[in-house]
Amino acid sequence: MPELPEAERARRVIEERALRRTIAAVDDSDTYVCRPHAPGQIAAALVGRRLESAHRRGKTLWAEVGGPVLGLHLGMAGRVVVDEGPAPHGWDRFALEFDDGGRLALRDKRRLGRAVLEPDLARLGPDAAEASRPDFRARVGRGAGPIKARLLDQSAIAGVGNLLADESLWRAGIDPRRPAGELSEPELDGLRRAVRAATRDAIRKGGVHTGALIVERLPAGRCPRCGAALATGKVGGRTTWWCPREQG
DNA sequence: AGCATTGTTTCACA
DNA sequence: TTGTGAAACAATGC
Repeated sequence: MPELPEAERARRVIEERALRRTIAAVDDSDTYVCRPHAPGQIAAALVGRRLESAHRRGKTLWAEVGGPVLGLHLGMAGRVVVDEGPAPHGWDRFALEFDDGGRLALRDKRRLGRAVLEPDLARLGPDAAEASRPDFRARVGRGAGPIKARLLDQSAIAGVGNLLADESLWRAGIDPRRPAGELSEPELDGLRRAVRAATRDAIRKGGVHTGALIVERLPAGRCPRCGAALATGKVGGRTTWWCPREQG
């Protein structure tokens, strides 16, 4: 369920366990996940190089290797594993093998993750957990679309996915259907605070599915604060849960 | 069987 | 120009 918190945990795994190791071989044979690269193309760019640093903005990860930049995206179901044996069913869609015998893999049942050279970061807004207050107001608090759709727009701010959006709006007490441009500055500041807190909590607890609202949703969820029956519907094209009493 | 799903991209359309 | 909704992508789970 990768959103910003899962991506950050993946970044830390790379940082803590894979840096300064030399790439001896690369499996880039899955041309769907490694799109648009031909088999062997990523390998040719990386073999012999050393992982130097691991970075993240929103849900996009990248690693410096002293040459071309290696970009990784977890997609809908991906995660990064280090020094684990190959997954069954070919779920390791991309892998680095180190000269010390270890390996780093993008493990992804659904194949919607990506491994690319020179990832395009230009289309991403500032990281959702780091956007300044003025930045957040200007980028998120505009437009006629629902505020939830705005939060999910990675070019506005990067990193918020479907579950983190619901959790943040619930914490801030804001109806996900309200037009983004109609939120007041105090509401936007409160939403920014909620996004940061929800993100921080999710990183610490292990992922977005640990959110207070998220764990209560199914089967007939009630608001963790007031006990009202949660409302559900489609907002911004995505299944959405909110408290009809507190999120006005 | 049919529906859902954590993400992204593209498209037709208003 | 903005925004929306749906479809596509792949694979799994209920």
